[in-house]
Amino acid sequence: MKENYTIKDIAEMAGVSKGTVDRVIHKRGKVSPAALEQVNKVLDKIEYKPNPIAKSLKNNKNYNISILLPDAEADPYWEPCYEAISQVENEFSHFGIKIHKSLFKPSSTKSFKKAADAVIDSKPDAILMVPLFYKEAENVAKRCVEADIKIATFNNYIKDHKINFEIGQDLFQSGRVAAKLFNMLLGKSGSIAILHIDEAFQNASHMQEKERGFKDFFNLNKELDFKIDVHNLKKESKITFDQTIENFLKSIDPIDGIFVTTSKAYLIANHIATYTPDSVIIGYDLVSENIKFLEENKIAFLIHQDPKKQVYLSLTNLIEFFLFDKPLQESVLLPIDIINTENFPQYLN
Amino acid sequence: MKENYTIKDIAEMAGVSKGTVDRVIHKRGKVSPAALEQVNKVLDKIEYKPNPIAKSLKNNKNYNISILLPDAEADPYWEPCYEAISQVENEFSHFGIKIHKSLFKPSSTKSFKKAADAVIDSKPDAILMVPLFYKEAENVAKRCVEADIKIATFNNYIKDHKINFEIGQDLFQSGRVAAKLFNMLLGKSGSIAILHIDEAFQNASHMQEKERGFKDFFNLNKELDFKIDVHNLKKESKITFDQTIENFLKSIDPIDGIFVTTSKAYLIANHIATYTPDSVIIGYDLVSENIKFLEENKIAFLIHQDPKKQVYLSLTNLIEFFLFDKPLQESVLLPIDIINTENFPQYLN
DNA sequence: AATAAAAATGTGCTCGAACACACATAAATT
DNA sequence: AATTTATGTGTGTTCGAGCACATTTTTATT
Repeated sequence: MKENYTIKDIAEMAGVSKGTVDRVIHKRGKVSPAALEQVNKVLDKIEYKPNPIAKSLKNNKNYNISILLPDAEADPYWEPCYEAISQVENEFSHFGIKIHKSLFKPSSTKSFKKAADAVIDSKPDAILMVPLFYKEAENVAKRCVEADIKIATFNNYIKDHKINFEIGQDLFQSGRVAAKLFNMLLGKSGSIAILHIDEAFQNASHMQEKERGFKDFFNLNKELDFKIDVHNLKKESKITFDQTIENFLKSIDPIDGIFVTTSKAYLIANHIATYTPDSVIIGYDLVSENIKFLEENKIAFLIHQDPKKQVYLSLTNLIEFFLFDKPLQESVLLPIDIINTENFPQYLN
Repeated sequence: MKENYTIKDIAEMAGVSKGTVDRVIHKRGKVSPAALEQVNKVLDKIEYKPNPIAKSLKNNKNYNISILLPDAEADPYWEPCYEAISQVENEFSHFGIKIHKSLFKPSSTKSFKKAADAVIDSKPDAILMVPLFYKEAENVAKRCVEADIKIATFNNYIKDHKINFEIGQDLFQSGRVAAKLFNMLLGKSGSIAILHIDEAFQNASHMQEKERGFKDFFNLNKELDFKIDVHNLKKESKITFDQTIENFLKSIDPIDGIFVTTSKAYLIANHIATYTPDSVIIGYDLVSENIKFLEENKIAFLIHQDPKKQVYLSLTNLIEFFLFDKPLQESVLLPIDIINTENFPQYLN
């Protein structure tokens, strides 16, 4: 009951040759009813699972995985993803895994489309992408299915049943996490500004979900009395982004808390001392500027979305599927890590 | 430069047979200087790494891994470890991996010794243990080396260079994490009690490290003014443990914060409303009673030590070492997860 | 130079799954 | 009854590493 049986074992038990057993298992036909029954009788008893290592060796195929992700030059948020890619390359290159990185500009739909076209044309075995642009990403998913390419997403979601593997965070819930932290730091009442700071609003759905979760927390806790304002900050023409931020801070009354729904909390923290020094800031992501202000106690907490882990898990899931038939997990939600000055280093590896 | 070469490829390039190449690679001798040079010349050029899958198939060995850990009946903290074990068993049984669980009573050195003896006698390929008892664990490590058994530890550390793989948390730093959280919740001054609650003090070194880190934080931040008291609470004879706790709470003045260094924060939370209702409690571990009080806002934060992940990573590291020659990582530090009401569910998988 | 001993080198099998191909047996056709 | 066609069934090879064993070549000894 516990042993690992081989095809040869089954053949002996059923009194047939391994060829026949193989035909039964793979339903290739050309088996007499009598032999079929013999083999099935044995298979029912022992629960056979083929040796994944032997299977993989016989297969002896090279697998190409392409990753479609934003250029970290444009946004350092993506930097850790590159590390994960190198790591996986080192670990699995001798298993015949080849990984190809394809970058696009996070502010340009056109750039995404162009990169996607090239990647699909190269016909890899799988594509892992950041579906920043909903419609275009959906189109990529569709074409992947047609071309028999496995398709995986990370960081963002598209509600598409064609996706073979998706990983990310529960953004609604992460908004609630931030809300709870404010609640603990500020007590039963106060004023909080939700800031959607994004140079071109690619992260619109991301930010909305976080806002919804954030408000949900305060709506459901009736004993709390918080005034919550929402502000969209994007780059205005003629002035720098930093100037835009400063103008905004100048324009508002001092507030108790600032919730930045993107990785741009450092832009606020940079000017907080001048305009509203007692505001508690909670933001997202362990980019170096954020960590700097966290250490200076100008940012209270950061929420970590762990893009590196997202890429690492996506790739290893795909690889183990290819090499060892391990089933794809379909949908994975990562924990919502709360970061302060004392625990950030352990999350950076 | 990028291809995966086989022994056969090298043999052809060097103008010798694969047998000779094999002897060179494994330094088995019986190779003429001329042939040696030919083969080495090729090896220098191409950077050969044997196909791990083929190697594993040839090997075709069953590996036995034994795990020596406390009985979860005595302490539910260990429950998640069992899940990790089942998970790994399911994932790797068809790779010829057999896992054997051996339980001991966390309060009894004798029980540990007895279980360890039996496990070593069964001569597994590796032992993963919780080294709760320092001296005895050191002895186990020594005997493992003698018997050529790989030895790994989790949850606790023994400063022993014989350990092949160890995983855990930076306990000193986790004390600092807790300190920082109190600092944020209580402001610049207050009174905090450090409670070491443990039925039999097996976790002495654990608790001390956390206390050291906690105090370190307040010592290094001179602008903070906190009064910190330390209390050891263990079961007294004739009365229940719960009664001991209650007596303690009765005996002290109301305080601002309570830092419980073990997983027993729920024992305090249970009586907090009666004796010191405004105290902020921070404790460790996502055991169900703790989560219950977290949800009731009687525990402010929990620090997660993720025993499940510790076991999972220990086992997969050992397995990939056995199957695919992946080097053992030696020492792994897990992140110090901060848990509140909103993010605990994601950590429970 | 002939033979024994030693050293070097190549061949062939194994691990387990998968599949091509050859062979055997039964059924259908002339 | 003889021959074609269909249907089963078993054998043998491949994947790459690793090692036992057989074979060849070189060196030492009489």
